[in-house]
Amino acid sequence: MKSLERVSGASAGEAAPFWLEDDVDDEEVDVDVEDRDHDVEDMLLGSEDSTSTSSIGPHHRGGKLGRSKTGGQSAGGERRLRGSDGSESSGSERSDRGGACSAVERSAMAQLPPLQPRPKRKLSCSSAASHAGAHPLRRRKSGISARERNLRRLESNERERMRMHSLNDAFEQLREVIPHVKMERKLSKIETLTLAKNYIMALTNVICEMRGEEKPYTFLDVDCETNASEEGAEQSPQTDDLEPNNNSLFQENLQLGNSSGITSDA
DNA sequence: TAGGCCATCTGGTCCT
DNA sequence: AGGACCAGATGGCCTA
Repeated sequence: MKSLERVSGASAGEAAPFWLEDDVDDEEVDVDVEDRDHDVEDMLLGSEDSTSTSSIGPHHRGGKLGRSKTGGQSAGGERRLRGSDGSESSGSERSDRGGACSAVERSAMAQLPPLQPRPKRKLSCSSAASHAGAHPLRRRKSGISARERNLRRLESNERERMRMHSLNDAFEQLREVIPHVKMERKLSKIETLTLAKNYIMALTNVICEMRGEEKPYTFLDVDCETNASEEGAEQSPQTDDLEPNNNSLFQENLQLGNSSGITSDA
C-alpha cells in the first residue's frame, strides 16, 4: 500500500502543493481544477479501491512532496535540527534519573486539567475520513481566494505544529517521571504510554495493599517462555522494586501490557 | 533493505 | 467563523 502510494507520489513529485504554486490565486484556474476533480471522482466513486483513486489527480497529497521541494522544512530536516541543538537530542533524553513517584510528582499530576472525555466524533462514512486527505475532491470554500486559503492553511499548519510540540513536551515530561530501565534510546511514545499505565496500576496496587484492600490489578504471565522460569512472573506487581532505574518489572509489564496480559479485577 | 518511529501536512469534524 | 482535535498520507532517519 505504502509502496503504491509512494509510486504514485513519485509520479507527482515534481508538482508543488497547490498553495505553493505560483499564481494559484487565480480563481478560474482553481474552479477548473475542481470541476475536473469532480468529474474524475464521479467516474471513480464506487470503485473498490479508493486508495488508488487518491493517487490520481493533481491534488494528491502534494504537501510532503512540495515541502521537500520548496523551501519548507522537511520532516527529517526539522528533526535533525532539533537533534543538533540538543533541545530534544536523544542523548540528553536518555533518562537515567529514575523519577520515583514523589509528592511533587503527585501534585504535578493533580495540577493537570481534568480530562474531559471528548465524545468520539462520528464519521459520516467510514471511507470519508480515511480518504479525506487523499481524495482528490477538495471542496472550495466560497468567497475565499486562493491566497487567503493559502494563508489560512499556513496558519493552521503552524498551529498544528505547536499543538504537536506541546504534545511531545507532555510525552517528555511523562518519560521523566516514569521509572524505566536505563536504555540507550529514549522511550517511544507507545512505550511511554504503556509504562505509564503499568506504573499507575502498580501504584494503585500499592495503595490498595497499604489500605489492606485487595489489589485491583493482576499482572499475568503471558510470555511463558521468558518468564515462567523466572521468579514468580505471575503475581502481583512487585511494588518493592518500584525504584528509580531499577524496574525490570516495568519492562516486563511493557510486554505484558502490549499483549493485554494485565487484567483488572476492579 | 525492511520495518519502526517520527514530524509534518492536510482536510474533515467538532466545539466555542 | 475560527480554532482545536483527529486521523490518514508521506517521506526522512535509524536500526537490526
